[in-house]
Amino acid sequence: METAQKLLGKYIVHRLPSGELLAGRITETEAYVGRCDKACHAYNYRRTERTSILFGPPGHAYIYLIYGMYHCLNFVTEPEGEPAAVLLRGIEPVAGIDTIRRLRFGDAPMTAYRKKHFLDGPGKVCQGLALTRRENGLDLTGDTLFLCDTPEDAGLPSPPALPRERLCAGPRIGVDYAEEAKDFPWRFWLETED
DNA sequence: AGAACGATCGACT
DNA sequence: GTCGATCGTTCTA
Repeated sequence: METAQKLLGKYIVHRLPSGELLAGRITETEAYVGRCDKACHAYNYRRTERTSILFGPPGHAYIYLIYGMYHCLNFVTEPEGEPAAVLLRGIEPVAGIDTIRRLRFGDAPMTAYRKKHFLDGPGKVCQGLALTRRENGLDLTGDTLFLCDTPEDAGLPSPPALPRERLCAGPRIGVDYAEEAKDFPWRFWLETED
């Protein structure tokens, strides 16, 4: 939970095989905790081939296929044996925007709707950053997929001045099956003030 | 081997 | 607001 909030405003960077950097500023996250959270794939320490990465050391990417056609990116947050992760639900593009647009929409024209909902969902984040199960398990201290406090840390141009934002919290999306855990206010996002 | 389901998205009414 | 797409993961037998 704490990690989910601390990740807001940080930058996620994916270095493509070509060397190009795709980067975004994190604006929405969700926390999942195996020990007590029925919405977590590793609830009650359920260990399967898929969830094994959640039981490993923190600082690795957990990426899985959802609904047969999208991917979700998480960061493993707790020490070995304590499965927990933060799901990346939304980012704002920072670098590689043309490539991200192509990954999202191909050659289809940009529209106001597409601009407004560019990277505001977990499946969109992975599609835009070119992340699939092939990147599952990546060590975030490596140089392929990593986090930065500022774009400059990745050698990217400095960002424009940001507006005032407040941290918001609320229930998570798409976990209505999770009984009492469906109401846990473990979704966090940044919202522009006024 | 077979079946049920899902931490979603986009098109449509 | 509703609904279908699409397939890996997981569980049951």
